[in-house]
Amino acid sequence: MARLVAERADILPVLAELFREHGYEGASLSLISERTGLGKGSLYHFFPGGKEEMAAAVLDEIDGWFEANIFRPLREAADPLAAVVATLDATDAYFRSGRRVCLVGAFALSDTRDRFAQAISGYFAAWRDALADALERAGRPAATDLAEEILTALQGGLVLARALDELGPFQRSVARSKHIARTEVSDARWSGLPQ
Amino acid sequence: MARLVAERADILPVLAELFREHGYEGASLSLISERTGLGKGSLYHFFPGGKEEMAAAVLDEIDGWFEANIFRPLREAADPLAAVVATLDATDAYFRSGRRVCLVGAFALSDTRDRFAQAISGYFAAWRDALADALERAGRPAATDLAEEILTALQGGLVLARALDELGPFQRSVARSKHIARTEVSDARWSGLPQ
DNA sequence: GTCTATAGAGTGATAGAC
DNA sequence: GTCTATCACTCTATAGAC
Repeated sequence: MARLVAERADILPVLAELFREHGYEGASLSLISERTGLGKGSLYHFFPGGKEEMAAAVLDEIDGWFEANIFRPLREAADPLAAVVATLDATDAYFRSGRRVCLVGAFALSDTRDRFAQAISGYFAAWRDALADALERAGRPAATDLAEEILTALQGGLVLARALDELGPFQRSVARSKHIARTEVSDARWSGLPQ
Repeated sequence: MARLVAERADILPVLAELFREHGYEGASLSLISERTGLGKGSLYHFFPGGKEEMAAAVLDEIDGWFEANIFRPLREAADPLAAVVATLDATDAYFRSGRRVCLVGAFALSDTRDRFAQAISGYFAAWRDALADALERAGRPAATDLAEEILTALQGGLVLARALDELGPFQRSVARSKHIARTEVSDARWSGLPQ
């Protein structure tokens, strides 16, 4: 046999789902071996750095997906407001309306944060900045605060959806985010917030 | 030796901090033994159910603290709006302005969620309902949605604060929550949100 | 002696590295 | 698949308060 396909890129989605379901520590090599159908030897061939390199590769792939499907559209869209709404729909689909957790957010709350600190902060900073760029071009004041509020709502929605085992909190966060993006803020909503 | 004080209640805060810092899987018994200064014999004397019972006891203590310092004040305050603001300040202090993660939220995102599902969902449901009760008595429409938005903002703020390694996102979530609670909503902010 | 709090060697299972 | 380290956990032994 041998040479039965298998590229690094083929197993990354499986690894991502494993880390999402079981966390970094909970995704054991034997589980990974079983679910990828690859022996430990093959895994160490693809990822000489072991589990840490697997997780780093997964974070990198996630960042690549968001860059292509969320961040760049936000930065480059001719109609920035439409792009915000469209990428919120894409985000909703990506997280399966709250059934799927955000691996980067979960890593941020665990003790694996320090290990992947740069990838984690880079992901959220890029998302926030791309959102702020689109909102700014749409003429929204305090665009960075708005972007942060949207990210906060999405991540908090994922936490509550998992915690309460109902999709509502995340779905309402997505809807609220669209509303925030579309609304011309006239009251003192943003005054007095600490910087 | 022996008989050197030590009660279950004395080591719960240490256990809580360990689970917060290292997660459920990352907090090994040897680490727990080292940080509590207790041998395995003592630990299993206090917690015959082992690590799972330790985590359950920690979740229970957290729930007790929030019941006494957050949920009950929200339900029983004569001035419900002042109670919302006061408990938001207490929440800010509890999470040390974003330096400390929410153990319940972190558990909700990890694969330990299923093990402690009831404690996790109970905690968030109680918080949401107590907040909604206060907001309702303060005359706010859609009080449950408002309560959910506040919880979402707080949890999302903790995620972003940890991810970006800056306190701003959580602090702004607290400030935004106060503003949400205080504002008489006149626009169609809540219309069209999925239930 | 009984009970409670303690310590820690020793158990099998399983982890990640290679 | 083999390796060693470490995991959660068990068990025996102890000291002191009653």
